[in-house]
Amino acid sequence: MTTIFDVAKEAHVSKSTVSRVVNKDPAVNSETRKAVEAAIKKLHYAPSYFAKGIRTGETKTIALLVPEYANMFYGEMFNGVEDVAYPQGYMIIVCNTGYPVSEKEYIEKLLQRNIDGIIYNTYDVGADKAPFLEKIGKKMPIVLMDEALAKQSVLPAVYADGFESSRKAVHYLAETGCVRVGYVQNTDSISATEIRYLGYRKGLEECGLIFSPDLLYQCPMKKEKNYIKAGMEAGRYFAEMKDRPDAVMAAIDLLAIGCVSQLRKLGILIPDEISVIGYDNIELGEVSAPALTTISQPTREMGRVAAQLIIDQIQKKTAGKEKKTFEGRLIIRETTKQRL
Amino acid sequence: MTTIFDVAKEAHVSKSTVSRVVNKDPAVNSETRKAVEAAIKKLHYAPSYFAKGIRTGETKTIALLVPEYANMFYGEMFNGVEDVAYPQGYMIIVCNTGYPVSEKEYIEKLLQRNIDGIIYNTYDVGADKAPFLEKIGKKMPIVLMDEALAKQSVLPAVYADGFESSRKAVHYLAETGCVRVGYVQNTDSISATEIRYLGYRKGLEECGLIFSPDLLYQCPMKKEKNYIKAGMEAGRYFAEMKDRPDAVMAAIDLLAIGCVSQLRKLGILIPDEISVIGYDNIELGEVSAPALTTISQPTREMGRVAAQLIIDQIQKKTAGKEKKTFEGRLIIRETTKQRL
DNA sequence: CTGTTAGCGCATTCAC
DNA sequence: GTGAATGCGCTAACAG
Repeated sequence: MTTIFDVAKEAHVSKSTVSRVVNKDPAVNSETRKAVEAAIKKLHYAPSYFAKGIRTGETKTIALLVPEYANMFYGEMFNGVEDVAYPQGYMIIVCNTGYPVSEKEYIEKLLQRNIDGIIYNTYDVGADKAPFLEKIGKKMPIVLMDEALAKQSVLPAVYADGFESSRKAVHYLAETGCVRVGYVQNTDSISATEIRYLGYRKGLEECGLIFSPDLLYQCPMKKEKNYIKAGMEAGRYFAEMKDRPDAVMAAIDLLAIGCVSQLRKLGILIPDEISVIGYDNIELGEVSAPALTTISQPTREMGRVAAQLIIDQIQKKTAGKEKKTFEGRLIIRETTKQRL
Repeated sequence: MTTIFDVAKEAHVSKSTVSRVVNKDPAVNSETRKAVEAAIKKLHYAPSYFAKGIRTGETKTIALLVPEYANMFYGEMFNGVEDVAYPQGYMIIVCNTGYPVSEKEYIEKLLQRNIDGIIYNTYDVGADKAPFLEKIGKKMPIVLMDEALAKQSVLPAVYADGFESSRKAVHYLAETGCVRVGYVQNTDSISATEIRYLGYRKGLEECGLIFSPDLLYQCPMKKEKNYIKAGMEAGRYFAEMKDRPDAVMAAIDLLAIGCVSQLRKLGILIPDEISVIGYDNIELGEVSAPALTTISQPTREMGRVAAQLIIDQIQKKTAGKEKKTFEGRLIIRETTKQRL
């Protein structure tokens, strides 16, 4: 391995000068700089990651915590994070927060590794989560990407406003002439979807539409882990209702897709008899028949913004408190229509 | 920050002794060990990641290179890698090899970071890839997870045998009475699917089934990036053929699903008129109607094995040359049936 | 503008 | 079984 000392010898200068060149200190004679650069190239010198770290304290690494890997949503987010982190010299360690037991231990290990910052996603927003993260936030830059958590905390955050988006979707439904709007929710304490549901309730209220408990179908996700199948159960539920809704909103697209498929199987016309709106704008919704009306969030862009927020914190060492929210965009396709 | 020296002072011993305790050197009096451990706990001491690295040369980090993040397949693989890596103290840096331009640069950066090992996936298997990776392999443990690449290289590898699996699927089709078997392939140089295609050809040959170029539909993936839509095009192609196949195999499930959906839309009965087999066993195939017959590979398990292979290499410093292959498993569902 | 010096926190000899 | 000394490769004062 070639060290800074070898380069110094080769270029007939001191280690410090080499260090200055490597770190782009402008106060170096261009002659000497050239000589050093030549030596660096000749010897294929690259500064030792560790030795550098021991002095600067930086690993040039950001941890991205996600609750689930096998989910394209987080894949897209990852793309966004990398888009901005990699060009600035940061690499990403990905961590699974899906096992709540070990989450604190995981973060502990991250701290020991001198990670430069954490981008935090989760499904599990317990009451103790926010204080815990804020404590971590004192030691290390952190950006939250969960709406519910963000709203309980002063930490910087990036998220899509599921409340607003759902609220507006109800307004849209009301404008198209729907009056009884059902809701399909997955129960496994995914806070983001909880907030979407709240937005739906608010929308109902604002539009003067009634809500009754039977309009909410809660999928028993413990039992059925497959969202599409769960959605199909929901479809059956609404189809068999005595006083059927004329619209159904779902907390996520897969649920909506399952619901549509079951409803059609039972002979119910979509969107003529029941309008359906999903959430997330996954690819599948675009190609399923009829194409799903849904709410889209700019996942990749959100990843980008989160990464930049973290890097700003790292570099300015300011404890930013910014919260950036993104509005979901309603994408009207074939599962909704204007009623006459 | 608390250092080894603080602990030494607190426990009234020397730094060396603390180091020994931390590194579980058995040659330490149990009395002193207890004292040191107490001090460690009291002071919340954890060894400096950098200082340790500078001495041991290890980052306790494995890089997982994948060509695409937003793909559940790699998410599953990641789960497997983490399953075995994390308990042994390793964390994962994920890298995108999807931008071929920067791939070498990316690996270069990984080397500079003293990553302990690389698990390598790719879509792009050019002729120069194998030699390049073998050169890297001399400096750092590496495990290949690509069938085509593995077959050109002496490096250790873990992959599912797409050739064999496809070959066998053709046999199955032949046994159910199919004679004209079409194939849907995505063209964008994804080597794994190329090999699957070759297995199909071999199977055809072995079963005495004819092949003609019109039986192969190559999706123009440059134009249409959505696999399901691409599959729908394929469905249209086969439906409009004068001499329709009685079975179609697809290189990946999404293609197969699109194909089935289009075929049915055009009034063709699945599986009665045309049998369809996908590849990958994605969740969607299980719930789409009719449920897709497909080939499943143990992705997560493969991730586990790859991780263990890397760790073995790291720790024994042996340049393992093992290749572990997994057979795909044919999952017969509703898009194929016995013909009479 | 450049060289010298002094650690950063740890593992690893080598003595004792 | 334990301690003192050395150096890993680098950056950051401090001189000059």
